[in-house]
Amino acid sequence: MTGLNESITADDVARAAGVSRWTVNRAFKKDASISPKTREKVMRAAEELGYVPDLRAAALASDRSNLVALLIDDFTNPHKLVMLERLTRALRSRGWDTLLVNTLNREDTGPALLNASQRRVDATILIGIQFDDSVLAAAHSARRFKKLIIFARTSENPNTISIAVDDAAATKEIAEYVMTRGYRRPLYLAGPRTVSAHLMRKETFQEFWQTHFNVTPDTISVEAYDPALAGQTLTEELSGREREAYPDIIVCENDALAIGCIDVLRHHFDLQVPRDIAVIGFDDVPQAGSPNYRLTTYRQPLTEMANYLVDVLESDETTKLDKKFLGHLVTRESA
Amino acid sequence: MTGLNESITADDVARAAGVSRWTVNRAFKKDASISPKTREKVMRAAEELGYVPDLRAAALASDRSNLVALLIDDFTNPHKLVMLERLTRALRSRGWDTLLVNTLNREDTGPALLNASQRRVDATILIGIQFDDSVLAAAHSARRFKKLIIFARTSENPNTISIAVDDAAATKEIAEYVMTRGYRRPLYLAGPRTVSAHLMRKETFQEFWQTHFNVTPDTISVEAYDPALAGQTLTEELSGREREAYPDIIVCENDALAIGCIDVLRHHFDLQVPRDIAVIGFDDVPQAGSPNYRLTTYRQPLTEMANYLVDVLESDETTKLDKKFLGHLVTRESA
DNA sequence: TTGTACGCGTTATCAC
DNA sequence: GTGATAACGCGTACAA
Repeated sequence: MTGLNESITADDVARAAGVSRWTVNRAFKKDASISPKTREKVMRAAEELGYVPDLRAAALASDRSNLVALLIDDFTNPHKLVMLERLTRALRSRGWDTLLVNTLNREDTGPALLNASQRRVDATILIGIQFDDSVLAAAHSARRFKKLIIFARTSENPNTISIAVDDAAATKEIAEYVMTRGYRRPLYLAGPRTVSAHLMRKETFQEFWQTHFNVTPDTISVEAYDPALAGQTLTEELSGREREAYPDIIVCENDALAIGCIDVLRHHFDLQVPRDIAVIGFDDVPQAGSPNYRLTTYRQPLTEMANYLVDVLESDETTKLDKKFLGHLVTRESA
Repeated sequence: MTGLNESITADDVARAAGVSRWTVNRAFKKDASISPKTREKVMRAAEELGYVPDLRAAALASDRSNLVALLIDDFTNPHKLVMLERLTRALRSRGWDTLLVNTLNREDTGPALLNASQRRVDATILIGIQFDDSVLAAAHSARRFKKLIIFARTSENPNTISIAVDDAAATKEIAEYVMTRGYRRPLYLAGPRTVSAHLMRKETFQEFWQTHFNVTPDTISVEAYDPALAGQTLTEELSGREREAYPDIIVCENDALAIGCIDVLRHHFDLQVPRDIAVIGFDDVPQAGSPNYRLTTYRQPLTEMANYLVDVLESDETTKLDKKFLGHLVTRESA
């Protein structure tokens, strides 16, 4: 019923408009040298025939696809939806298309990267991937990528471009706040060890606390950035303590964990936030602002970061493009 | 530093392996007629050179891209993240790639469709798009799509393939439940009128109630599937009522709305759910199961639906492919 | 089983 | 400003 336009090509339009095929192509290029009159004529013919340039062929011929691959593995964190929105918006409004690749599981990262390279994308963006350095190394030894961008995570790998918030500065701001507000028995709740390690948030917080109070705060880690799991982990931790040994604040590596904490604090321990125990997060997910959580958290300048990412894509440089951004603390009632 | 593999092509591999280029291609095709020995030889050479077939060229030559466009406009609803995950998982595990297109705003739907068609995708999937029928009609009159699939929404448009839950059956099940549990003063909270109209959930519920109790339940609609907005709208509605005129249950078109309702019921009106007012949703988003909401809601068989979608892609049929699925009610404590 | 024209719809580049 | 030639890397059909 709807068969693809029976392949209307530039040739057809050329014939209809009485010009050459190359003129048709020029009409569709922004800065081409072509007389307004001819262009007008061509465009009218194209319109009538329903012709639109074929981007596959264009990519093949020019070796530039205006396409980037976006690799994601963790769909449980609602923050990912926000990142997807910001990224695709920035990309698309500046003429870039996005190939979304769901990295099905740990073993699939390699194949996923390969997949992207087979589509000959202009860049591959890793967002929250549980990337081994070994995977990255493999990807690079095959020299299969024009640009490999790690978004919202710093990376020490010299072959990648990392666009992220300044975690150290952010964590210090959070620690400063915790200290200033008079909290003295923080519990740091980190994410999965392998991922968390890249963030250095936990380490920064511990260092800060050590410096100022000469004690290392308690720290536990959750196996995934999942609210339910965070709640469970926290429950186990607190169940083993006397009431007096409870922390006065739980500093979470991100909002997903923080929200899970608040839920169990209220509904399992029957405690109030922040009266009994305060909670602080990271990301400022949409939920954080709801009347239910009113979470104090740190907001990354995602839009700015996404726009910078497009700058990177459009840049000819391929190195020294790493950039760290400063966000800001959003103070609400949870801490 | 990372220049794309200097364009290793099948020719290079052919030369290295001492065979013709076409033999190289065969080696990479699943069911090709080629001797195991030759294939082995070819693959080894390919491995060494770091060759992988170029999917752009393959698509151009075969007119089959194994690529689908996924158009989304509403990123505020957390359910979208779940849908994205299920869809990309089903697609990718069966060899399909996904082009994610963020329909930036109402006016951008047309350009977004065009964009997809320029990439010559094998199908375009609309998920929660505020599609005008006029837009669809336009898209089709240009006959630019092989397959146009509406996912998780029914559509009357004969040129599209709709894969959705059976809203009427689902809503009846919900209404049945509401009635059986003894609720008698339901308030129906619908989404934006234009989108909501496609769902027919509101209408179905009203009809059911009319049939059984001879009264039409109150109904209000929210301008977007946004929890905050839902809360605001509900607040306005209830503020204009006497306490005795409050509904005993709020039936929501989806979980995003339901969650917004629970939040204001608790934190603005200081009411308890379900004791004072019960709430029921639709979708079963991850949050719905949290200790905080314990939302009674309706779960669509998303995985099954996503798999069927891939069946559709792989089918030669192009019509009569619509399918409605049955989900089930997940009863928790909110109603 | 393996090899050969030819075509897919563009872009780059040069000639006019 | 406009037309023409040669890639781009692979698939299809058919021949060997």
